[in-house]
Amino acid sequence: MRATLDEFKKKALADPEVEKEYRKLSPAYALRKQLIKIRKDAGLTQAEIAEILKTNKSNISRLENVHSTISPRLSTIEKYAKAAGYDLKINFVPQIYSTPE
Amino acid sequence: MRATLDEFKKKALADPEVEKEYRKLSPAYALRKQLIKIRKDAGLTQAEIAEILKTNKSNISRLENVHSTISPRLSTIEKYAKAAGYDLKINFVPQIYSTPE
DNA sequence: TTAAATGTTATCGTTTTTGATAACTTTGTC
DNA sequence: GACAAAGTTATCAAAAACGATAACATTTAA
Repeated sequence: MRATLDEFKKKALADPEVEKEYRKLSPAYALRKQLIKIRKDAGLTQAEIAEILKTNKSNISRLENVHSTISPRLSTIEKYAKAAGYDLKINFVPQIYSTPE
Repeated sequence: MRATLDEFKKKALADPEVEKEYRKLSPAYALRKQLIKIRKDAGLTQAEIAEILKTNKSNISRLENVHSTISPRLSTIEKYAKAAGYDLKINFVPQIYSTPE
């Protein structure tokens, strides 16, 4: 059962469309979407926020990009948020029950 | 004015007591306090949560410790939270106006 | 007050993020 | 379509986090 389900999942994710939808569910994806949102709300381009942060636009792209595999430092997110005029608020909420995967 | 104020701040922070109080205001400090709280609420010791995360208690101490200068990865915080039975929620709130420093 | 449990600190090797640069792709406007 | 602006990708070196181990300090309970 387990083996078969894992197998199914693996095959399903091989489909780019399925993979794309699946990725949207991850917390990392949600964060990147938020990053992009606050930057745009601040009326900034990647190049502009990069300049405020004294770094390069390519690094901003890497930070925001969905396909990025990095898990940024908290300080990186914090600085980025500040540059866009936001503060970071972190909360811990008790886990929701769910059927295992 | 600026120079004098900076000077005053520097001297004040030289006092361990003042420095201690000042540190409490930082976001990093707040995070560490939250980490400790959710671990204790879960009834875990540093050694126990370390085992769940397949790492060592010394690393957990470094993560939680007030004097720690590290800015952890988001994934590190996420894993730690999960081990304690919590999910991470990140929010961006518009900055509050305040008198400069 | 002693012993055990819990937490801290220091160090070092490994892994990962970050900065910088350059070339490339996509999007929007004329 | 042509051009510029905006965003992406690849690569490399530097900086920082992380894992592991060991010794030390603090707290708790008997």
